[in-house]
Amino acid sequence: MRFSKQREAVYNVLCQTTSHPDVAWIYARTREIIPNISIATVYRNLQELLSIGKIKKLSAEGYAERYDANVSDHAHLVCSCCGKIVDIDMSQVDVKHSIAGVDRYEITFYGCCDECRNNKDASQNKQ
Amino acid sequence: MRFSKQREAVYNVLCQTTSHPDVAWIYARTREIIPNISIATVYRNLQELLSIGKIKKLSAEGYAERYDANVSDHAHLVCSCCGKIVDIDMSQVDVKHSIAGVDRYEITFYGCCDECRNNKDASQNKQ
DNA sequence: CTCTCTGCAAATTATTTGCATGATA
DNA sequence: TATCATGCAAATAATTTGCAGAGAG
Repeated sequence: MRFSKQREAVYNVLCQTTSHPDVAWIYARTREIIPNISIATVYRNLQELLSIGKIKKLSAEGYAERYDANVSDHAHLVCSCCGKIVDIDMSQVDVKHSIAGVDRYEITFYGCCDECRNNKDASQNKQ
Repeated sequence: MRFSKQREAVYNVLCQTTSHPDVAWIYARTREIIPNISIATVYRNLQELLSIGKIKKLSAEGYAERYDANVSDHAHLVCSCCGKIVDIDMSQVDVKHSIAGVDRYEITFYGCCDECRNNKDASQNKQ
């Protein structure tokens, strides 16, 4: 694989966020760096980066496919209040199983993120 | 919501399989029952059934959205050999976590299903 | 110089919607 | 008979592909 500034731009954009963005967002941000980059190039480079393991793709039930430059082992919390996807360190999670043939797993939590819970508490205290 | 044979057919098709099919498959099978059913009706009924909780939608990284009539709490194993998605009973899984605000989680295992592992063993024994 | 990568536009594929008609309660 | 659901076709969204030319090594 050859070096191309387009591929680097796509990768850097993804590295600079923890928001697990979708293709449209990545495309918009990358255009700020390379104004004439094409959406096809963004798709192609995301596939490339995925195939060499530099990024991950993630599917959260009911949301569009999103991408993540954090390839370390971690879980996600999908916030049902604000829709955000928050990284969860595996030190907070303990999974045991007795299933043969498994080499890895993905775990996604659904609930309310810290931020939203804090906002709720704040508004309750006012009353 | 009213009774319609189209909705019943979509639901029955999904109940009669554990293969977590995608919309195209569900549509094809439903046409065997109601030959002139439209794909739009299939989509609309899947949404309906989803919203009343009679079915689940599942996203496995890199695969199209699939549907499942098994709404009980269970996990999935995505087989990296044959692509099949196999149900895993939660009695085989133990998850502990210290994350606030969580009300449920989805866990997906990746690896090789029983069937594929058996086939591998069989072909090794031959040699 | 060679071969990969790009931009563009067109082609696919997936999903949703508008609307007149048909079916259910 | 009052709605709700359907089929059809067209609209929209998401993703992929073909191809001629540009860029990397």
